[in-house]
Amino acid sequence: MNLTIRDIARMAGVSPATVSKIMNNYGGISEATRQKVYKIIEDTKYQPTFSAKSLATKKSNLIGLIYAGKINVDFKHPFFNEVVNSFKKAVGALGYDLLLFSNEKIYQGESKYLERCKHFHVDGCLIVAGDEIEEAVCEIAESEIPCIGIDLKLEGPNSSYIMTDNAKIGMKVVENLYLNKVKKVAYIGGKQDSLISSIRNEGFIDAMKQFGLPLNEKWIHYGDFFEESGYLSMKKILQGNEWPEAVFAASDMMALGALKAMKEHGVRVPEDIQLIGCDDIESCRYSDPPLSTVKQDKHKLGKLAAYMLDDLIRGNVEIHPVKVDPELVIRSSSIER
Amino acid sequence: MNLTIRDIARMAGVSPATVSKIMNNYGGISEATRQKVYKIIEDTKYQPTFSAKSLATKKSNLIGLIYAGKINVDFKHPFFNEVVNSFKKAVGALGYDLLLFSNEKIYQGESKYLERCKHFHVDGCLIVAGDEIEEAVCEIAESEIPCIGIDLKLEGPNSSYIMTDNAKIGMKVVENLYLNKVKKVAYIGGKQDSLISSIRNEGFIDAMKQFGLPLNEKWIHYGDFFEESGYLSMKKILQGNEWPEAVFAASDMMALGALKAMKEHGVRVPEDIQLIGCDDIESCRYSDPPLSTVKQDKHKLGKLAAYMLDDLIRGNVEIHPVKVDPELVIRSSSIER
DNA sequence: CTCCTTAGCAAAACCGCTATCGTGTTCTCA
DNA sequence: TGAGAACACGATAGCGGTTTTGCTAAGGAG
Repeated sequence: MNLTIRDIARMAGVSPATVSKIMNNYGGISEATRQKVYKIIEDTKYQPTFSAKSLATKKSNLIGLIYAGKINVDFKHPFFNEVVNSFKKAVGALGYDLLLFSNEKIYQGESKYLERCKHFHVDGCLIVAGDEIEEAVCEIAESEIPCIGIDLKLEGPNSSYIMTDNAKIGMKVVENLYLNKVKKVAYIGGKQDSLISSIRNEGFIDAMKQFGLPLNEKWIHYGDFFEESGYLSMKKILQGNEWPEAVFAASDMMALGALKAMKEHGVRVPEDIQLIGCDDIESCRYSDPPLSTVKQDKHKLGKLAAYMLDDLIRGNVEIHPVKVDPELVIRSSSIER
Repeated sequence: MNLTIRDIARMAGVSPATVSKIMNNYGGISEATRQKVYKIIEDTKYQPTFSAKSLATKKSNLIGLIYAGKINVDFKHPFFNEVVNSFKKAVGALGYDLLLFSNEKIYQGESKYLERCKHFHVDGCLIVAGDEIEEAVCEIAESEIPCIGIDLKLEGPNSSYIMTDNAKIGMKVVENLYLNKVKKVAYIGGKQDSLISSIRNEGFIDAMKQFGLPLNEKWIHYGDFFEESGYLSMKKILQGNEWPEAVFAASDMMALGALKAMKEHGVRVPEDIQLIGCDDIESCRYSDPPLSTVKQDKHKLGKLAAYMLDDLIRGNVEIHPVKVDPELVIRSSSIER
């Protein structure tokens, strides 16, 4: 069996309370006994038992990780993965481990996130969401448990959120195209009912208006962020009697689908039509030609989320929602004059 | 504050012990009181506190997830991600949650995995590894804690492992090429010092020998599984005075790199040279042409790992290492006559 | 009708750690 | 020199479960 605090205390000839105080840097301990006990702790590599400590303190140094929404947002998602990865690193450096809630049982109505957070005494939660969020997620945001949401508006007494400034994305793209003298631009957006994509849609429309560029209805289509929908939208655009000079898709997946359609039609990219995607997922670099895109700074998003959550947990700061600037990445599917 | 088992007991007019027995299906309880208590549990949505239960039972229903190896094997890895995702689902259905150990050095010293496993009372561990494994990983495999390794030979009293039958991969490819009358095949393998890639390398060599195909030294190169190395290897191959009819790369990333080199040389794929990769990562489908590859059944790997680990935890089965068959997926970068 | 078995439950110790509070020792200073 | 303050540390009562032990009453056998 493992050593307990009592064993350490006995070895050092002090009380368990003293050992506890030393391990938690409480003070009120003489330097001499401190040294003595510390040596034993190091020699024996003693580590306090998590569950006992957690039971006594009601803290856990654990952060719950929730992939919410009914869509398949999990380990396979190229964008959220990178964000969570960066979050994991940052939060690890702060001394937390991550608890991954399996969302299997939840759909069978068995266990709510909030209950399980309390059950585990998690110190805080990171909530990653694709589309609509379930009731169970609201429940936890409204509780006292500190939460940070990524790509969803999470509001509550101890909650906040962070996302890319999606409204700026359209402007970045349109501005770049405008500077390169292209004015006829088509748009493939995401579902209107999703928060992120509706913000992107508006951003694009606004930017076009701001530069006084024409909004041709035949060139505006809405998909579902996945490849197939981009492919189908592009088909329709190409069937029209006039082609745009450039296409901007609100997700890289859709852009990749559009690219496929263009190739089937013998369209040369970027000579005949330029193409710009959004998100900067891995596959952008392997397409032919490599896809220009608007990059979301996933690393920064994750790290910021970590620090914000830590502040929330420590309770020493009032946290406001944060928006991170997107960045245009020009590869070969668009032209930089 | 949350309800405790004592609160439930008081409400039901029984002792805490009785409530505990009912919650854990112990028997020795009359149907009448059972019903009575159960109703209260349901009404109040009572959930026992994890840390208290864990402290008393020394169990946790938690599975530790360790991304080992010094290379960047984490959320960003396209192959392991899918495996872990499938694992997560299967294990969630079995009632476990996942504890993600951050591999940062969080506690003052370098914290060992084993210590932390004990600290959290994890029931078992899934260890995912890229290349070399650290000492700390061996330590935990040699302990009593049940462990399943993926893509690494994990041996110990309560440990086992699972991986694709990498030795068969070469045979699948060479056989297919042979049936399509291509005999001159080049190979881009992985590092010799990595377990997985050395198995793949041998498998390829053996298969070539078995079909009596020539092994041209100029057509055999070794990279590091990443894109750049595939690109460079292919360059060398194309600089030779004779070209192969097909190239087989031991990872999709390298195949994608090779594809880039071929395009730069104006090589038509698959008309001039066929190309086959390995792993079936997402990007295969978006390359031009889409990449033929040898698919690892990531879903099966993850699910099997979950069931094996569960068996190991329950202690009712002796678990032997498992190898999962790879499967050839023909897309457009190779020809099926 | 008595004795013994057994089912059904309560009491209490315990898991390992923290936190409050009290006691004994030393230090300070009038 | 003695009183009070400051300091170091120990004793102990939880935290919220589980589990062993043992008591009580009902049921069955003789």
